[in-house]
This record gives sequence, structure tokens and C-alpha cells, in this order.
Amino acid sequence: MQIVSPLERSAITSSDRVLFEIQRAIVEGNIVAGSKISEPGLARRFNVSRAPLREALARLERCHLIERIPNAGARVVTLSPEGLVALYQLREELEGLACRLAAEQMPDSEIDELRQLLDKHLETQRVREGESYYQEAGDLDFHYRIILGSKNQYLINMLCDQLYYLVRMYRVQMGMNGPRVSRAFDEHKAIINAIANRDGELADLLMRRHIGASRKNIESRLQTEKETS
Amino acid sequence: MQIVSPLERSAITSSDRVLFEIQRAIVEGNIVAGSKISEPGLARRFNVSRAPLREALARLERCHLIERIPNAGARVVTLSPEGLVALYQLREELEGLACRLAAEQMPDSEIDELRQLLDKHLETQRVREGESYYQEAGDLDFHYRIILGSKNQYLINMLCDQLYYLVRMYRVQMGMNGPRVSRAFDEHKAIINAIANRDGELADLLMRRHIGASRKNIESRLQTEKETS
DNA sequence: CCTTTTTTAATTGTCGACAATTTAATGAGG
DNA sequence: CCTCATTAAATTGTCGACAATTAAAAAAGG
Repeated sequence: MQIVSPLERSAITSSDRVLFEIQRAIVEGNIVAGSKISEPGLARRFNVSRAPLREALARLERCHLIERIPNAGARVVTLSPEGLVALYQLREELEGLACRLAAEQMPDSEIDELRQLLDKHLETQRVREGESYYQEAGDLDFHYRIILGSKNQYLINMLCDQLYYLVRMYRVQMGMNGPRVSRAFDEHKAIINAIANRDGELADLLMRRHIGASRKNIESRLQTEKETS
Repeated sequence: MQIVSPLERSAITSSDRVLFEIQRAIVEGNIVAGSKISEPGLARRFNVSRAPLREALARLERCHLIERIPNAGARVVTLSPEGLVALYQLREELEGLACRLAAEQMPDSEIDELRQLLDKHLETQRVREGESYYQEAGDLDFHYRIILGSKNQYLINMLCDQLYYLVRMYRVQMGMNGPRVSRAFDEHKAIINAIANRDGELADLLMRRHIGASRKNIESRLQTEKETS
């Protein structure tokens, strides 16, 4: 089960291909956070000219995975507690809104699909105890579908095509798994129930809490990491 | 009083320059909504090669001012009631959040400045009765400052560097001015008062209403335009 | 030995040309 | 006359090279 973003569906051009490869490398830490990016270096490494590479860099900047300074170059972002808080503040609002809209817009068929998917993930989760990769994939799948269910193109673009790469980066690079998994499943269930009941207000509230809990979970990791340094 | 976005501060490279020119042309309708974009054509028109032009196009896509299809080209976005609603749904959430954060984060000095600015705008408004350009500039200035006051970099980037160009495009192309102006000033006053009182919750609520009213105002214009066609 | 200036190297931004793909035009067939 | 296939034109994507700017290294001065 690959974690594939909506954008990644179709890698048409060679600029797309290199974008996805670099994106993954940054998220997974193969290109380390905070390091400087060399255009000629990356171009050689991924066997493309600088033209498509620069286009990819522009799109990486949009996801906040790199920061560019004119005439000076680009750096991979550095993860920080402040950045994490800022990111999750936004997620709470946006995904709360997504839930409210999804409660109005999602057709019953999509809701059923999402329910089935939750059950399926729960089973594979039991089998593959402790493999955080599958947990993350399942969680992302859940959130993606609700966001898409909002049918708001700007909301979808912001979350799925921009912020979620950073969310994954925070999770992956601080090894998100741990004891919160089973609780997350229950929370997901409650959210989808609220959406099925067309109770947007409740779905909104539950999603905000859900993300808030998730944030605190990562925050504690960032804290312990800080203490041991 | 030019309407200058935070990004526009410094047009370092020639790609920046052409970006701002095209951005303005699209927002003001000099490049008509829905029209196809010709890379060679624009390159000649703005006296640059296609390399910086394409970089500018990539950044225009990020503000949702154009839509690109791989190997097919780019089109200027078309304005629609659905798009407007989706855009303002997001603004309500995001600027509501901005107010809540600003109530915590803005130093008193910034709040005072904003108050003075409001008064100044009110005066120049009385003098230049009916000039919608100054109204818009004043309104944008107000919203920008609150967003910046939130100190949340992702929020700032999304609103000021991405969505606000589209907001302006909707406003400019349907001639926003009209009878809402004086009421907007009162609403602005109430919001800044709530922030000064460090009442984030109230500021949040007031901003949501303020934007909701603004949305309905534009919606009615889009409606009448539809009826006369 | 440290600071400042000059020189060098490297990197970024821009250009023009070519290759690949798509769109438009042309022609053949029904 | 319309539809489909083929060809031609135009547009997009990619490449390598040059110009401009910035960062690093070396040299001069205190």
C-alpha cells in the first residue's frame, strides 16, 4: 500500500517524476531537514536538466518543504515545535471545515466506502502489529477522503496538495506510531458516524479534537527529543 | 496608494517582475478570465524569455489565477458563484482563526497602528466619495494586518500570498463598492476592539460575520449579472 | 593573528534551440 | 455532407550554454 497523494496519480512529465522523488526523499529524511539544496547536484542525481528540476523546486516550495531565497538558493525546511503548532492550528480549522462540508456534500455511497475502508484498515492493522507505515497510510487515507468529500477545490488543494506533505514529514521523521493508534480508530469511527448522520457541527468538533490529540502526541515526541540533546 | 502584497515588496529577479505584471493584468481583467494563455505570446509581450515566464506561471497557478494542464497549456480561471462560495468559506475559517491568534499575538503597538490606520482611511474615504479603489485598498490593508498579526506563517502564506489575489479578482471584476462601505468600517472597528480586549473568541465571530456579509454582497452582484445575460 | 579587500570559484537566473506532444488543418472514404 | 484518418502547424517540455549574482578563498593591510 503506497501512500500516494491525489496529485501523484499521474506523473506525466519528467518534471513531475523528479518532483515526486524529491518530495518523498525529503519527507522520509533521505534529504535531511535543514540541508542546503544544490541544483546541479540534484539534477545529476535524478538525471534531469535544471529546467524541470527548478519547476519541481517551485512546487516543493508551495508545499513548504523547501525555502528559497532569490539568487541565494534553497534549503530543506527545519522542523520545529513552533512550526508544528502553526501547522496543526491550520489543520484543525481546515479539516473541521472539511467535515462540516462533507456532512452536507458526501453521497451515501462514499460514506459507505469510507466505513468499509476503516474496517479493512483495522483488520490489517491487527495483523501487522506495530508497523507504523500501514497505520500512517490508513490514517492519511481516512483524512484524504473526508477532505475530498468536502467538494471544496481550494480546501482540497491546500490540504492534500500542500500541507499534507509537511504533516507526513513531521510524522515520519519523529517515528509516529505508539499507543495512540487504537484510539485514533475509535475517533475515526465517531467522525464518520457524525458525517453519516449529516451532523456537520458534531463532525467538525470531533475532528478538531482528533487533530488536537494528534498534535499533542507529536509535540511530546518533539519535547523528549529536545531534552535528550 | 498602491495595493501591494507582502510578496511584491521586492521584485528581485525578472521572473518576479513579470509575475507581478501578469498578476495585476489578470486581477484587473486586462487578461480576460477564461482566456487561453500563450507562453510565446506573453513572453514577447513582457520582453522576457520563456524560462522566467514559466516560473511566473507556476506561481500564478499557486494563487489559483490560472489552471494548467500538462502538455496542453494554461487558462485564466473563470469566475463562478460556486468558486466564490468555496473561496469565502475558506476565508471565514482562516481569517476567523487569524483574529483569534491576533488577539493573543499582536502587540499593543500594532493594534494602535491599525486603529490609526482605520481612522485615516475613514477620512480619505469621506473625501474621495465613491472611489472604490481606495475603499478596496483600505479594506485589504485592514485584513492583511490582522492576518500578519496572527504570526502563523502558513496562515499568512495561504491568505496573503495565495487566496487574496483571487479575492481581489472577484471584487475588481464585479466592481465592488456600493452601499456596504460604511457598514464595513463599523465592522472593522468592532473587530479591532475585540482584538484590543484580547477577546479572541469574539473577534473570530465578528470576522466570520464580516466576511459572510461581504460574500453575500458579491453573490448578489454575480446573480444580477447572471440574470441580465 | 585578526580584519578587510580583492580575486576566484561556484551557484543561480536567463536565453535560444531542439524534441515531444497536442491541436488544427487537410484529405480520403463512406 | 459528414466522419475518420493523416498530415502539418503550433505549443509545451527539456536541454545545454552564457550572464549575473552570490558565496568562498586568497591576499593585503593593520
